[in-house]
Amino acid sequence: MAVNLKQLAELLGLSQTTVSRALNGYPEVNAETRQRVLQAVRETGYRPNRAAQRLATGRAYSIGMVMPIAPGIDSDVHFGEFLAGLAEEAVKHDFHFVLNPSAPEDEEVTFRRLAASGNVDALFLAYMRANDPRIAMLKSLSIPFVVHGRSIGESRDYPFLDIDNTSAFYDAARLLIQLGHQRIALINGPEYLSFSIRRKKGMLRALAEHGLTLDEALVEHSLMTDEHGYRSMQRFLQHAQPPTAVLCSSTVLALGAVRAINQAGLKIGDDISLIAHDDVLPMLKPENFSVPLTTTRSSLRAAGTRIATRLIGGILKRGDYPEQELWRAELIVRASTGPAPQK
Amino acid sequence: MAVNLKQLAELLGLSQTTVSRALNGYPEVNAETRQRVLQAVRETGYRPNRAAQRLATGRAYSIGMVMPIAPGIDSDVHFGEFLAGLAEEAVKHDFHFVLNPSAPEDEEVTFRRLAASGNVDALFLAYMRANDPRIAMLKSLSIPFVVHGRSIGESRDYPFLDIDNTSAFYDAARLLIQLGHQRIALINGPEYLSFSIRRKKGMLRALAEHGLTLDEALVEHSLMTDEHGYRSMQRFLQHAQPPTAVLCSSTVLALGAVRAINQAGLKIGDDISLIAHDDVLPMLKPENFSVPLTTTRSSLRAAGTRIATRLIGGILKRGDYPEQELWRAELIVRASTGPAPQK
DNA sequence: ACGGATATCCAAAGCGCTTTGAGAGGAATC
DNA sequence: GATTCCTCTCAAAGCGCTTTGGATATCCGT
Repeated sequence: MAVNLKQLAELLGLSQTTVSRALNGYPEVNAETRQRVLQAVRETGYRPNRAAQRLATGRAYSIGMVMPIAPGIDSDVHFGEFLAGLAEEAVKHDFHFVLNPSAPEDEEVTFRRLAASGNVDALFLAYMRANDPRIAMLKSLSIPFVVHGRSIGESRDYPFLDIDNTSAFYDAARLLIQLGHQRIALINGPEYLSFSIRRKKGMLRALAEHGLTLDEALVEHSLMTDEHGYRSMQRFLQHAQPPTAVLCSSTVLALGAVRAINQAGLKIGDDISLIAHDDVLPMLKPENFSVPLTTTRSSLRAAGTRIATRLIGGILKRGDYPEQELWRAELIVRASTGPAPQK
Repeated sequence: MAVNLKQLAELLGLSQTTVSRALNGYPEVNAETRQRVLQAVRETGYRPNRAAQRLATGRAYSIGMVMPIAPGIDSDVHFGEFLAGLAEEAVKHDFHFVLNPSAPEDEEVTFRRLAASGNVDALFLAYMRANDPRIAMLKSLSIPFVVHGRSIGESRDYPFLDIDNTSAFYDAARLLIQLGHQRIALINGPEYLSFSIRRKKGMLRALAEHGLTLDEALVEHSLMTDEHGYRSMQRFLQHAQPPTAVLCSSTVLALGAVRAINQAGLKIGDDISLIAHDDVLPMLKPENFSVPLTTTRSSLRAAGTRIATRLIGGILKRGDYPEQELWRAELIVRASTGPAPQK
């Protein structure tokens, strides 16, 4: 049923060499011949055999992933969403995954083994921390990689895709301040992750510019679950001087926070304002909250897709992608933000 | 650095054929010779080139997975845990994954494409529903597969690994009845999934055997999140005749349920008893609850590992695994169950 | 002592692709 | 008209493994 190169070449009355070159975009083949080849491919449904390509080129056509088995990571909604984006793109190019579950303490060994195995052409790294040692390690491994996120305090010369977390939360905080809010709380992700650090930093900068400070009693760091959002918000509301506005690092956290606010009988956007970061999880849309949420938006799935594109493009030496990308999150105002209540 | 078969054969003064046979367990090789070969492998660190094996054997050495992109599935804690088990085993045998994200409506096409691509040797299927049409489809595709879970109402002649959900919840309910409980509630997983159906059935059977019935107002079906556990429990407690015991389909649900119970000022194991199904999620151990939970236990990760083993064993034609396995969950009694309160 | 098993091993032919090194033909140069 | 230079194409050599179809040597009974 399935034709191979040889048959295709015979069919066309050309040599395998020429057909192969035509397909792989080499210059030394007549434009007209190339068209004939492409036409024949369409008609026969020819698909090159990946195993043969792997063997001939020495490329693995697959990307490696160390899947962290640690609380609050693999189990995370956000992980699935990102992975979906990554896989969606990979499958288009017929790339495989090598998923390598690993406890944090074994990660280095796992990475080394993966790189040495020859089973992957590139690696991907996420959940960046400040001074993340994995970056230096990967550099020393001489295998291409792309980082999702950025470290802090490390040299900047490594390929990454990150969103501008600092600006996102700077913008969000500034909006709240402009609306007259003075006591603003923060429900953030885990303290050691770099995105959390940057978001807090952005918020601090906005406050400082207006002569305000952040009350550490109004800051919570945790896994980004509904549960934690709920508890954190409850704690804030029990404070002697509760905040009039909150920033949440995820719509999942916001879900819990909203619940606590409602339970306390407060009105969102009125008694208390809320801005959440929106990773565009299809199952949790900020516009569908009973009071639609003001958000800083950046699609996690799109980031996955983009990283796959860059990784694969790099391997195939197609296209030319920037080594470092910093996506700006959009600040989208909906009904959950309003002027600070007058006392 | 890395040696190949040819070099290894030269080193040993044997032919490639013999070395290959020695490694792949063929009978026509002297036991002593085989030992020499294995020794040399150990010394040189020889690893067969997978790409070459793929090409020579026509096997893909990889397993395909359709990753559902639907609310409450991929995003689930349980998914990550299962996948970790699967991947852990796969990586040992140097197997790859082809992850294929797909919306439910495109699943059939995705499966067909995957099977036809020759990129996978076997498929894996989960999230079974009653009368699940995917089973008949996969059978028609003539590619090996293993189902995690079982359908209901379908013919039984397909390979699966499931836990005995009916018995698990039968046992749990019976224990509660023996403790004097008469009004028992159920916080279950999504209504359309077969494990939910079976768990409910098991519970019903135990009740019926003791002349009891299930009040449908005491049954909730939902995604297995903390949030839903909380809400469901709250609803039950507001009932005119609240239950004296609850069954939860997951420790994640139980987390929320416990919160609601505490909030209502009730004592677990005293005012109200609780039994949860425990998938052995490392981040959420029933023994660490403030009142340790009585559970029906069966490790999800172990199931993933086992399915990978069967899948890979089947592909390599090694070992002989049962086509159908039904694991019995253990009923482990801890402090969350006690005699029904006397009124 | 001889034909025929039996036990071990080997040479060589693929698997389906990429890529090197060269050749054929025509256009451009002198 | 001879020489050089492109442009386009091809034959053939791998990539590293598995597997077919012998070959060789050993051992058996008769």
